[in-house]
Amino acid sequence: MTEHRLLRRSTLEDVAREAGVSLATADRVVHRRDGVREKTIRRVEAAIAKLGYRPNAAAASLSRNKTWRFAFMLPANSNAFIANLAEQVERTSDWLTGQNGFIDVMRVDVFDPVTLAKALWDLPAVYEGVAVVALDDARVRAAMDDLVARGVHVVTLVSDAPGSRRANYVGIDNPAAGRTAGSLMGRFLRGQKGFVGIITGSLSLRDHAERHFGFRQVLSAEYPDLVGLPPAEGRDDSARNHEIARALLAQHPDLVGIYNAGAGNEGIAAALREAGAGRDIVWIAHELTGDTRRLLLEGTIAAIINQDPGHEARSAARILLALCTGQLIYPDQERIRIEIFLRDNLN
Amino acid sequence: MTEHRLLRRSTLEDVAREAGVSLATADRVVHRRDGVREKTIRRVEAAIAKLGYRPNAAAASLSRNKTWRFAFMLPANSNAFIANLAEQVERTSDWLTGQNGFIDVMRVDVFDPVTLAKALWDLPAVYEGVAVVALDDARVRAAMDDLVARGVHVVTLVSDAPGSRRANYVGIDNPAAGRTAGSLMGRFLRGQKGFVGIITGSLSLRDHAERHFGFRQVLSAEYPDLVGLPPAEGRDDSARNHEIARALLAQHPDLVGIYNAGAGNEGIAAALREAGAGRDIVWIAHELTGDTRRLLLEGTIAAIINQDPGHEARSAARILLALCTGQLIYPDQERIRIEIFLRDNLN
DNA sequence: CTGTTAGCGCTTTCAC
DNA sequence: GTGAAAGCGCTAACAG
Repeated sequence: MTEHRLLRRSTLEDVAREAGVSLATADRVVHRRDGVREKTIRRVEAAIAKLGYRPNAAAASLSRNKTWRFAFMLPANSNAFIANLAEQVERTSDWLTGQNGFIDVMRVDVFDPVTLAKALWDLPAVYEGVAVVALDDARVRAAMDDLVARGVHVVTLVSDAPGSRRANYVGIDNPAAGRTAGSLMGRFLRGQKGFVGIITGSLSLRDHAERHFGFRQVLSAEYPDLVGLPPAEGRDDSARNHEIARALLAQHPDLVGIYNAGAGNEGIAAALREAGAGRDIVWIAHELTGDTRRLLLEGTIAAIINQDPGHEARSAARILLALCTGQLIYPDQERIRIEIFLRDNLN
Repeated sequence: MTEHRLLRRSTLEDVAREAGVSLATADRVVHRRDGVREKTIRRVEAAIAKLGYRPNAAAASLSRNKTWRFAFMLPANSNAFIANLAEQVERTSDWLTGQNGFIDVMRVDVFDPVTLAKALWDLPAVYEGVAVVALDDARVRAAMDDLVARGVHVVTLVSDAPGSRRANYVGIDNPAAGRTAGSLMGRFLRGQKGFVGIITGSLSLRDHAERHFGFRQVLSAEYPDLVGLPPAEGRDDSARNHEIARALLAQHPDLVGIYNAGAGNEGIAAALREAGAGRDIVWIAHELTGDTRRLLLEGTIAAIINQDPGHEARSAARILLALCTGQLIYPDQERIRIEIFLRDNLN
């Protein structure tokens, strides 16, 4: 019925006494440092097992009295999602302070591989960890690999560079996000025939390209009555997207859906407003922001696919810290979900 | 471009020196303990502000050298969701150990108010916190309030008792979850007319009743072509749900959807199998488990509304710990999301 | 290869 | 009202 636990945790001192060695030797074994006889190691390990010893993280952190410095490289050109992300990094920074960690935020033009690679090369040597909104480019990968070679822990954030030596990717599975959008589109347009407009920021951005791929895959495989139009590139810009959406509506009287894999949703909203209530379009967008939230509540957007920037920021910081201190990483806790928001489950 | 931060955090010792008082007095001010002259308080507070002092949580935890004991009261009759929850509490317990916290798990028949109230009354006085899968009943609320009066921190988990004095509810907004299911049902059945079967475990369970309420609300307000049938109570039991679903299918040739607000989905799957491929039913269920995951991948279940038991367990533990130590709670991080899973965004 | 020891920042007890 | 000092569990520098 009830399962009880020990009350006093055994300490390293207990382990040392049990094994008949000193504190320092016990510590060496715990940290797998060498310079300990095989036989002694076994004695200590037996004591650890017997006493169920678990290190006291607070004490370790206190005595180490080391601070960690992390650089977060975020895109300079800020849309609403990036602004949210930056704010969440700021909050995470507050939390990290309590763990002796410090975050410096840098804003870089991540869309230019040369600039981004240079920023990585030029990174002051004071950082033990870097979280970067990456770009999947050979020069960028090389710069990241160089940091790793210098002993800096690197994680990619939101956008990955799979061929690199980064320790972790903190972000969603973008092909799956596209498929999710495709399935919602297909379901919501059940029984209808027509064209679906597809807008991306740029197909040279890995995440946008992957979303487009996943979306189209589901549409063509499972909803043959819905035809995905060739993707338009709006550079995440509202004005461009306004033009694109206006043209889609004008050129395709039988347009039944729009999927925007990128940002710049206000322009699409404007085009739909101009088209009037006569056009009943199922619109699926990404990222919950002030604008998209309002459009979702109004019923203009049918569903939003979201990644939680708060979770991403905290996760990146936790992982960097764990990499530095050798703590365990809990993959479950760090997996970034593909969230679906309808009007009804907004927070 | 780059924003830098201080490297050495100022300590309480720095604050004391700056204010011209002793460590002990500075500590008294930080913790708002009395026995300090008003003027001294102001001096110390000025020093804190000037130095940007933030307490070092690790040092505090170490010096306090106190362990916390929490009781988690989980339902005795275990369905797959509760089994997941129990497993996640176990994992959380591992993590808590590192924070000097210990969890005792108790399995109680939470469906019987008298038993649950008695279990709360009889709780040994060793616990400084309790997380309980509650039941919204006067006796249970009274027992919880009594614990609170004795200085025990109480949070409700998964199922709330709003009238009580519990500090927090860790779980989803169930009316909103029901509305979410209703909107998905309406969207997925766009353009169709017919009946929708509704199954709950029991309408006397607050969460099930609330989900039913939200679901029906959306259906009747926005999808008048879909008529929700009176709710059947299957007690979260597969065999009963099998009967219920079989009867629904037999009695309503124009049944187009099924919403199960509770557990016991295998029975529904069996009834649908028997009915054969001729019946195309949109089925929406709750909680991602081995069974429902498989049914979702197969296409039998159209969507799953989920609450993350891992998040719930960790959140309950973090909140209890924060209540005990006076640390800040970050509401954003603790909000339990109403998650929507389609085949495409599974994990 | 192993042991001794100072000290991390804070809490708490006791003394004045 | 205020201060001095011991000590939490661990790490790291140094000694042997």
